[in-house]
Amino acid sequence: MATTNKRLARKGEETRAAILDIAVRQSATQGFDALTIGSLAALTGLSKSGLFAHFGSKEELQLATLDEVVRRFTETAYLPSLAAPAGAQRLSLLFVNWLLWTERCGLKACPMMSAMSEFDDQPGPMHDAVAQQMRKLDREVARNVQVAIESGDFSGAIAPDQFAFELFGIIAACYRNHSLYRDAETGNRAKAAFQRLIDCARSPSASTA
Amino acid sequence: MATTNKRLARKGEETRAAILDIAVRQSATQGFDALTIGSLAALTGLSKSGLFAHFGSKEELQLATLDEVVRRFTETAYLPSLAAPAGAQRLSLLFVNWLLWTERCGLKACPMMSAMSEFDDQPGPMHDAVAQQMRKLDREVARNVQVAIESGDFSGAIAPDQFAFELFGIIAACYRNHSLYRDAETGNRAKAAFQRLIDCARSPSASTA
DNA sequence: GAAACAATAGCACGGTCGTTCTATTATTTT
DNA sequence: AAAATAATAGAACGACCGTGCTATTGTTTC
Repeated sequence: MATTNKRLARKGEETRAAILDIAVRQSATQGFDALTIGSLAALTGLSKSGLFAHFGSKEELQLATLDEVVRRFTETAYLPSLAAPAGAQRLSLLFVNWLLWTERCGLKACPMMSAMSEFDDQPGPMHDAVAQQMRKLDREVARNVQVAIESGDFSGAIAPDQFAFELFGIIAACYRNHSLYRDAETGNRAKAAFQRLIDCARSPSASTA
Repeated sequence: MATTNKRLARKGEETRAAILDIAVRQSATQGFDALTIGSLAALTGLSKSGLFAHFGSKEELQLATLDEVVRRFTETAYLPSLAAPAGAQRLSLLFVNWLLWTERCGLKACPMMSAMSEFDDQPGPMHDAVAQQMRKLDREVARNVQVAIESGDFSGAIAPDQFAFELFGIIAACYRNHSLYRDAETGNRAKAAFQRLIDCARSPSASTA
């Protein structure tokens, strides 16, 4: 059916992908509000209207960029973690992948963190999309904690939801130290915090006396 | 010297304070980039140029707003924590004050968190100011951990800097859950996480085997 | 009350924003 | 190759942006 190669993708899908690639990179450091039609057009070499036609509105552009971010996170961090058996081992693998995924994707910051802080207090489709994705990840964490408890690896002293809450805290602190302080020790601090979390989850007695 | 009352403040300082009050409120939910001259002028009832004259540039307006945010945090969270003796007790008090200060100030979100995520990857005066303030707070935390270790309350299993790192993580996770999920359990999760942090800091053995 | 000054308003500027409309090209299909 | 269609460009719009300039008003000082 095709002349040179068998790609079904029409030409436009290629440029759309190219746009989103730049948009993802841009969103990481500048935020989603900085995804302006004009600047992206300049960066891609397209005209404003040419770029605009691919999305129909700025909000659709932001949603598409978020989708692409999630796709890359899934590909780079989540799916590889499935190599480990569900439970404590998978949690550890997911944690290190989560810490490293932006670097592996060639990003200088985490677009999901940008999206969160930009839309957490702004009702609308972007807020809902971000919240939904973060919840999905939280549930995945909690599910594995549950498995670890049932298998006896964890004692249940830390509830699954509490574990997910604290795990996110470690990641958030890590990105702050990295971006705001340019602290070289950041990775080690995150690992130490995670180790402490795991240790407390294992030992039968952990919290309030 | 004065006619009716002895305030030294010229009239302009009152309006400047009124502007900053609205600016702080605005920055909490909309971010510092949303502190536009036009919108603030509309909210205060001033003209654009009238408002502009108080600051001279948007960046100065942002810096002034950040100053005011820090002033309120200091007044609402930091200074009250000095009521407790330095060390573990002051840390606990600082923690709860830190959790509650935005609510006590009538804010619906934390402007410092907004500032952090907006400027962490954006070099300039705002980045530096935010980083400096956060570091100051981190150091204050670490200093109290050090005191707790020296007094025997803490075992030293968690280094002062590590403690500060993790404490910030708890706060960050807390604001996320509150703003993004509207989770009613958020406060309890934060308290549980802090309790676990304190427990680990007390017990002589905590981390890696 | 007059003079000096601080505080604010009004207006205009160039620039960018998101978006729409209408051409004009590329690409795909026949 | 011709016809059909997808992809892109160009120009224009109203709105808002930050920022200067020049009045004008209000407040403080003498």
